[in-house]
Amino acid sequence: MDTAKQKPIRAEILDAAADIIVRQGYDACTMRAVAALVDMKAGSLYYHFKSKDEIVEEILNQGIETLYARVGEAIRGLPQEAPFAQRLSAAVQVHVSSLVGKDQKYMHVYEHLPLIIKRRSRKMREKYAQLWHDLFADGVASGEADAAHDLRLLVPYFLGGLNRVPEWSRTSGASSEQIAGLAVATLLDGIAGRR
Amino acid sequence: MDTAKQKPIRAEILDAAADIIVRQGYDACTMRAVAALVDMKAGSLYYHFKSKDEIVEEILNQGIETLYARVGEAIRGLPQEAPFAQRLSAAVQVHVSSLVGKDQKYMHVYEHLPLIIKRRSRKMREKYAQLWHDLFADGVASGEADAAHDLRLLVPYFLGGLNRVPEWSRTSGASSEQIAGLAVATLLDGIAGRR
Amino acid sequence: MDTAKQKPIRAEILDAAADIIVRQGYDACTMRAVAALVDMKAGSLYYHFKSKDEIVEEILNQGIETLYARVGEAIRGLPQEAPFAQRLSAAVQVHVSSLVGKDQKYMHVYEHLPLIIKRRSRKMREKYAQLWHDLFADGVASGEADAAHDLRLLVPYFLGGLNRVPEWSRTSGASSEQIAGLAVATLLDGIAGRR
Amino acid sequence: MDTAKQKPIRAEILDAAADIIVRQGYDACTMRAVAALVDMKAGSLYYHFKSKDEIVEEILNQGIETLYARVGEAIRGLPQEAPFAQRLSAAVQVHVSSLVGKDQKYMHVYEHLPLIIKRRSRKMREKYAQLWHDLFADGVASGEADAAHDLRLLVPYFLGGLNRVPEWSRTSGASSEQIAGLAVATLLDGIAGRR
DNA sequence: CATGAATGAGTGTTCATTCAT
DNA sequence: GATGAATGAACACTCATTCAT
Repeated sequence: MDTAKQKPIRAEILDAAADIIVRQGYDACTMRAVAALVDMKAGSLYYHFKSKDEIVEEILNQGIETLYARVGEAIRGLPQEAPFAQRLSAAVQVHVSSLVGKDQKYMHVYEHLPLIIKRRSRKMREKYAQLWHDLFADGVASGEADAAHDLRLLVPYFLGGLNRVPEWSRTSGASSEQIAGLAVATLLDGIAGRR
Repeated sequence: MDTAKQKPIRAEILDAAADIIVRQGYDACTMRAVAALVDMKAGSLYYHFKSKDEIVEEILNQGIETLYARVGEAIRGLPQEAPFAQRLSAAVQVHVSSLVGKDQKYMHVYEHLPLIIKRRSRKMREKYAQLWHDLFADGVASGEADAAHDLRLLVPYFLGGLNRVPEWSRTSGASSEQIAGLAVATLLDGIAGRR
Repeated sequence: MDTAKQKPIRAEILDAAADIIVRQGYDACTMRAVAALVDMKAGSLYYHFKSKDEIVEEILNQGIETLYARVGEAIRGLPQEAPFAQRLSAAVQVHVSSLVGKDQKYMHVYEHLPLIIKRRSRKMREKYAQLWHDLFADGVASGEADAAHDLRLLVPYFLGGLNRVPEWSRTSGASSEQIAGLAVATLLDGIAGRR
Repeated sequence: MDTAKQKPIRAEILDAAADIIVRQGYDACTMRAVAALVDMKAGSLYYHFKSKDEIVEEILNQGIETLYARVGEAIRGLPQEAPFAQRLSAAVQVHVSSLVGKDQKYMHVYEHLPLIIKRRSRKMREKYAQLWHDLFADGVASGEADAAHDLRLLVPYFLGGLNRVPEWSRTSGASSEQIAGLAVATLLDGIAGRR
């Protein structure tokens, strides 16, 4: 629904870089490769960014920040008295669809980065984890979630599973709704057979 | 069953490389760095390996192969009629402790590698996933696991969560038993509050 | 005789460039740096100068030309029959104080330039050397200076020493009068002890 | 008189670099240019030196250290009671001929370096200046040199003039003996005409 | 007059790899 | 088996310069 087709150049560069990282890995994301994708020469990128690091960092932040904003909105968009299951479901739905959504490659970038670079976005990621932690804590407080589990373990464990999604969603051909449904159902009720 | 303490040189090289990758990242793992760790010069490594890639690939495979063997053994080591919950628990226990165990650095290597290299170990990893798939399928067949879930989604989702473990086990300070327990419990029974 | 405080832009640019060269060295003197100092963008400088070289060359020439003019004036300002020692003293005084004077940065530029660029100002520098040569030749002609020395050697040797002045005047803390005095005294009478 | 024509490669590289600096200036002394002169590719230089800086620094030190050693020897080689004029003459002679000597390009390098780099060899240069300072101080102590001059000014002034020598010795065509003679004579007795 | 944006040639440096010895 | 020495291709980055607007 955008009127202007042409994005600002900064955004185009970020897009190109994210694209390469997600499709070919961080090592393939050289300044020359990025430049080629936006029809430039490598040196020209430095007019728009101070360094390669600045590019990666911005992609990284833009990714989680968007995710943080979206999931937060999804939760707050529900009525005050919405049950835990519904809140969880909404959050998972948004998280997964953001990860799988086509043009949301910014969110996939993280998993392809060398550890040394990942560490840089730790703060923002911790903020995001806190969002989920609070969601679960509310569930426990209201008795809708089992208090038996240590949330400090449960939350990263659950998110960890969710984040692996893009890696295999492509090959399995599942929709984001299916994936979100599976995650919520197994998390809430487990998979033990009911006789 | 080796008599001497000294490992064959090939193994020493693999060890050194794995060490560097896990501790300093893939980018720091140059042939010179590896050579230095085994008291050689870079060029000499080529007498033992055809290329750097061969080294990394071997580390990679050795990691999952060991994991595959161990988990397989753990399952087969149980009595034929052992209940699903017990088989699952045993498998998870071994998987997690292998990932967290200190000297099992070979298994940590994967998370540090660039995309292009990761892709190379796909075949072996699929074989490993199949092991788990079969475990779950048995559970479904015996009615001990809920047939409602598509195993093609469930298995990678579950393993995905498990594999994220080393990333946060260090900061949370949880033991591998705690982690395995949490994973099995939530998977089987969910976290929904029982009123 | 300018009415306003604001120098013409060309002069401002030269000033900025000279400033950077003297304070941070020639390598730091990029078009961007110069532009920043005069509140412009690099490209805009090309409206005022054809190239970076033109800027540097102009600074260079302006430096020696000023020196040439000043020393020439100082000599011609003396009465026709002024003794050689006095003429020499006046010339040295002006030369040294120009080099050491705080706002005379244009004269310091030379010592920071790369060989290739230095070579370009040779002509102007030879003209300046000629000024000194003539001064000495007059001294010889009148018998006030020893005819034994080849002026083709003596003049550059003497000027060479004088030009090194700024390099150590800062650390020695000597005034330009002291320095000029020393130079004239040793040149005229030598340092051999008189018993 | 050397038996082996082939110098060690390190020395060859230093030679090449010094050559370029002296003939074309520091800016022209790129790793690629140096490499070309020793029939190598730029990257290969890094097998022998850690960085470009290391090369320059070594040239710099080698230059003054040799000079320091030679001049020191020349002075100490004279009989204990040699008069000041003779000692001075010997020192100047060695200094000048070292600067002008064909294969002594290492000593010319200094004058072509950007100030920032020059500063690095300050310590060694101060040591060298001290050598001269002592020589003059001895002369003053014995009454052979005029005590009226501040040696802290005189020594750098004199050396400064001497160092400018190579710049014009080529064009003037004077021999190093002539130059040294001129320097010693004017320094000792001045140029004032004797009536 | 000035700028935003780009270019092309070049910089120092790194690294997997090769190979004669 | 191992090394010293070299290579070639790449990398991130810089800078003088150009030019349409």
